[in-house]
Amino acid sequence: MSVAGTAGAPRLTPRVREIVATALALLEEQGAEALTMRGLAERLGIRAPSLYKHLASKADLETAVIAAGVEDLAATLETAASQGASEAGGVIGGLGRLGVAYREFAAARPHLYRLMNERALDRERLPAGLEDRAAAPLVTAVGGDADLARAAWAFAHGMVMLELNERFPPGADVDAAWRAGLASFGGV
Amino acid sequence: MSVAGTAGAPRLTPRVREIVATALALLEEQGAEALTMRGLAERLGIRAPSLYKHLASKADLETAVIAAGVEDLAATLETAASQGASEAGGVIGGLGRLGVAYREFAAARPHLYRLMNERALDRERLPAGLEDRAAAPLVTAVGGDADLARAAWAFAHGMVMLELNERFPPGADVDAAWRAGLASFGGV
DNA sequence: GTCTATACCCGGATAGAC
DNA sequence: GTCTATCCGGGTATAGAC
Repeated sequence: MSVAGTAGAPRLTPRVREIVATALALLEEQGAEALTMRGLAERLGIRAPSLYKHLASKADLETAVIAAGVEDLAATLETAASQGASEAGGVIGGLGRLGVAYREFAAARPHLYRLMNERALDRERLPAGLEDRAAAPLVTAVGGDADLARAAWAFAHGMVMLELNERFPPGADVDAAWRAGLASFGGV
Repeated sequence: MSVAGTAGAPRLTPRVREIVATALALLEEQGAEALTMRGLAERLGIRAPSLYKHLASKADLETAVIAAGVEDLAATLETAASQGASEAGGVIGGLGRLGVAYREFAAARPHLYRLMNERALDRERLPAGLEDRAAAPLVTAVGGDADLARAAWAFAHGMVMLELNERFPPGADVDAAWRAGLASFGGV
């Protein structure tokens, strides 16, 4: 959706990859508050200050975790988009399938989804083209209209966050709201 | 949008009201990181521990600030909804006017909007019926369909957050995305 | 009932030795 | 690359002065 990455991700040594993978696991299992430099170090069998030999800051670590998450999300959406109309009772179109995949990703990895989306993106440290990759299936699904794609993305993101934050009142039919929104964007 | 508040807000003493108002000002002026118990106390001319004579915790303080914010938002949306078709070049419908008002609220008070929406709502400590008040104009604007209203809310919230978090790429036409989304929900 | 000083714990980060 | 020691800032419990 962006034109091009400005810089590209720094190369990661195997050790850094291991640290990032451990951080991702810690985040997904125990949430953002559990992702501390001390906790991460303990899980790696070292002391917190040692982490700073591999990463400049906690923000740096989070950026790397986010990049891994966006990779996963892009792959998930690409897979969902590539699954043709061969589904049982395939009444939903491409946009519907993408919506379901997006929602399932967030539901399965809520802490990661939050981290990925709650702050400004550090595009400098994201692999070049990754954002475009993640956005492409949606742009295709709405027929190439970038503005409409952004609106549909906002709808999905809003639904996910309102659901994660328990913003809908107890009796709300969240499935019906998803359906109503996807239908509004032409996803029937 | 909820059926009814479960408890209702606790009565606030004048001193607590003053503290909350100061916290709100601090938040809006300097952001969430600046909203510390020490910083708040300093602005009030007291020491941080003294705050705990008035409030049980920082979470308590935030809940009170959030309640004040939701009050303001509800009032803003009610005003927007009540402004009839008497506008210059009134091409946008009720939903469009609400969308604009919602977007402007968030743009004018981004730190407050974030605080209001980034975590789970503590409904127990929110004034009874306040959520319903804030939601009512939107439900009316979409013709009484609660599911569609939730979808439209999700769209607006998603747009606001993606915009605040600089999620759209540099060249994106955010106004056009708003228009496309509002049009999809029937707000033309 | 209001405020203070003191102190504890936690989390990010740095300095410098091995 | 890892350690120990250490600093800083922030939430908050405690005890007590007025």
